[in-house]
Amino acid sequence: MSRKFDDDDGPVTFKRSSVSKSTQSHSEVRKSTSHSNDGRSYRKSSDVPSSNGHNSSSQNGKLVPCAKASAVESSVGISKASTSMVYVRSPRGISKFSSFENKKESLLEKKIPVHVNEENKEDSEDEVENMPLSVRMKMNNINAKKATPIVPKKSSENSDDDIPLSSRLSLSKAPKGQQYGSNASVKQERPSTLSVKRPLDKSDSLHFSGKKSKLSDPAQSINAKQISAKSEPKVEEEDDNDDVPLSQRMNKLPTLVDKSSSLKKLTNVTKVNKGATPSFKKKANFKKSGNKSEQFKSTKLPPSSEDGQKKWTTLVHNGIIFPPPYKPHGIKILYKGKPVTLTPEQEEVATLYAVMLDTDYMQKQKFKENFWTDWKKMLGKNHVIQNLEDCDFTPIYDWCQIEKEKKKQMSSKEKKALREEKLKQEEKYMWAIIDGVKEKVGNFRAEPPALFRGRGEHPKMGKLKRRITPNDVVINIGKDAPIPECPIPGESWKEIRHDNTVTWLAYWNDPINPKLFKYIFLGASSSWKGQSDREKYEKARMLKNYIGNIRAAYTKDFASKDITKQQIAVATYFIDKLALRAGNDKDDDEADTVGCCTLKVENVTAEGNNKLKFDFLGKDSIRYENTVEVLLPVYNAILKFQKGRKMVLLFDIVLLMSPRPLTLNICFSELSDKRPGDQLFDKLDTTILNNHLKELMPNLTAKFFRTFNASFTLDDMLNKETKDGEDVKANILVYQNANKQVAIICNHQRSVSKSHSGQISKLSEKIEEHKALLKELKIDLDRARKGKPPLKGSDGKNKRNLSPEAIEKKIDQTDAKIEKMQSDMMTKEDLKTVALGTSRINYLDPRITVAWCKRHEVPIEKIFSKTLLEKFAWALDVDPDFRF
DNA sequence: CTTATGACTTGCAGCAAGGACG
DNA sequence: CGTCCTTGCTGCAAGTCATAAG
Repeated sequence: MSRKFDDDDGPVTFKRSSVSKSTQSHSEVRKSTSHSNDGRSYRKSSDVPSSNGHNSSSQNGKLVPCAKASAVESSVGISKASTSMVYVRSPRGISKFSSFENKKESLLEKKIPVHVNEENKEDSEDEVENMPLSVRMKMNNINAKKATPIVPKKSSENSDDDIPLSSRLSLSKAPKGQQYGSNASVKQERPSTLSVKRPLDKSDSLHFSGKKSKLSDPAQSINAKQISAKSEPKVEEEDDNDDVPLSQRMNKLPTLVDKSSSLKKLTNVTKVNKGATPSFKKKANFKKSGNKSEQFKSTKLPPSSEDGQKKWTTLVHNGIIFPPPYKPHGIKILYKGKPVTLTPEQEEVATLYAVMLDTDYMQKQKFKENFWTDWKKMLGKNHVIQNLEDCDFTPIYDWCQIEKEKKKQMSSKEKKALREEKLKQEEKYMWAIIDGVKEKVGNFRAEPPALFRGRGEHPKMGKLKRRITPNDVVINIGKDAPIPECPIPGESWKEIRHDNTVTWLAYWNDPINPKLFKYIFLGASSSWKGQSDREKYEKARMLKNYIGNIRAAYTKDFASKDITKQQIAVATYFIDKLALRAGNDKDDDEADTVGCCTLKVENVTAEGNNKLKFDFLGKDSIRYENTVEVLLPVYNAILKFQKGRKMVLLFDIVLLMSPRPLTLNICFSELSDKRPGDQLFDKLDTTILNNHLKELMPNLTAKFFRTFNASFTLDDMLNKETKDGEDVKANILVYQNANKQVAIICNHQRSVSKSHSGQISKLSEKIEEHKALLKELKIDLDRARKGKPPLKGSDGKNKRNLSPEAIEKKIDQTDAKIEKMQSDMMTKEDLKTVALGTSRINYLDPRITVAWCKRHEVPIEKIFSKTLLEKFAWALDVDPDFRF
């Protein structure tokens, strides 16, 4: 398990030679990706390019001293001053809503003192920064003024260092300008459909109300085919929603005046929609300038207006749908070999268990135990059934299988009819109207009863997750909207709320863990989600400008005498280099998994030569296994942290003293070595860590390192490895490979499919066949050249007499086939444990992909599926020159 | 502070629909 | 034109992080 770790550069990746799920030990059946062919994955650790190297060192020196120094030294007490400095330089931190102003806007703002910018920069200046020089120059010419103030400032910070001039120049060479549509004209309809569907901005919604149908229709009809029944038509039907008075919608304008959130929206709007009205822009600007004064607390502006956090003005939806009541089947289970009659309720739960008979959960004692506990309650004390072991659920299991089979056997017509029926029932739940804009609802179904399928060794696995009823459900909806009709007669919603500071449409408490909520949100294609997605990536991009200093800061702290600082430094290093998650503390009633801050001493092993071996269960109990070489100070620090000296509490005396009840805690404690199970970073938790990160960059938290590393790596790899003039296929391969590296960095795994090994052997069999054929062909060729007829085929039949040329051609074809099959097999094996999807959905800035596609004429549809395109609608119009 | 809540993102599994293949 | 696979999508579990409450 080699890995490389170049210290300064990018995230370390590793070979996942023995990837495995935690569960593997218990459930060898299933996913243990590990056992079969371990040692030799095709993946090479070395093919990982070190990614984000460039930004690091050069910039260190440049950082404005105050920020950096202060950050470094600051520990809580001192930090105030320093913090303020940081903020001064980058007020943006304050605002979560900074991001989307468009360039013009920021230009207008000249009046605003420089420091305001950081915020505005993001999209405007920031983007500028990342653009090729040529482009930037153009822009400068156009608006000399704006550029000037902005650029200088930024560059002083760092950005310039990030990207070597040379590379910028080279970039600038690339002729751009192709619009997206032009490359992909064929597909154009898709994007357009999408964009039509959901205007991100309010301005649009305004039109909408009036006569949107008119506007959009013509365009649509052109591509009508592809426009599925879903989006467009509906919009129109629901025009009636426009009954939201225009005036109300207009309200937004005024509200702008108030605060943050509205600003956010606006700015976004303008950016997304170039056609935004001037008035909007002005207001936004106005706003902004107000903002600066708030620097420090923008997030907690006094709720001067009711809408400090306002997310919507009008919200209309139809609530959620519930699964149909249980239909008893009457199949009896056997208890000690004898059939037992169960009540419908008992039977329902028995059935939930029966259908899991062929899962790994059956190997888990905890699962059975928890199930039994819950089921026993339903059976009652004196039931014939007294223990689970003597129950035989196979009759129900078999019945279910048969039912499944029946369903499968239905003709496609029947299936279709069934589907349509379902659709019709659900149709009304699928949409919500937010401020006049129709948006898809994400999940509008109440979760059906089930046995809880916790991952890893979850202490609650197997417990009955009882049926959710309307009485469990809280609805959030606009004050003026009709309250959704409760779909179950005789019942009613638990509560109706009108909270416009949140985006959920409904929730209920999770029956398994009542303090958790299950929310109904809008779908991923909604503008709410799109907007926050965009903000996420902008923040990650901003990290690029700070990363050098952050690295310098933690490097300096590796040797700090202040243990807390030292731990923060090392933890940050891990998060940066290994893309570890933050690692919040967990309750005892959850699976025992860890992240960076919660690593236990036994999760990291020093192996000599500055090598550390990480081995722990992370999110979803996915195992993280990686050995990396680290800097000596880090190595030493880990040795020290492992040894520990943690405080052990011996006594705790509490004195209550009168006059004023004063509580005094006197602790008697001693130092002792850490033991397995103890925290490696005993002085840390995610709050401390994130607070520290915020001193280094406004609003920075641990998870952004993952986003940053992932997107940076993709951008970097794509631009290094894409060759000009390659065909689409080759380009896609490049993309896949980059995607794969990201997935490896993030440790995104999947279980090996059951049929994997079978498929591989089938493939290799085929390859052998073709090889044999090849041999034969070669002989034939030889003979043909000598004028002899071909030998009989392996099947004994005579073959046609072919010309040498024809045979040669055949040989070439066969060769190609073999090659393709071999490479297919390689990739298949290679990717068998790697999940590419997660990073594509959550970590890779879609603008990188879109821009790359435009530059290399790869149809975006080859990379993003339909839903992904919808989700990333906000990114589709990105400039081809976009770099992360 | 520290803990509890609340809201929202991330992540894997499983299934169903669609596509490749014989 | 059925079977075998793959792929995309959905479901819901499990994280992160901000903030309220104690």
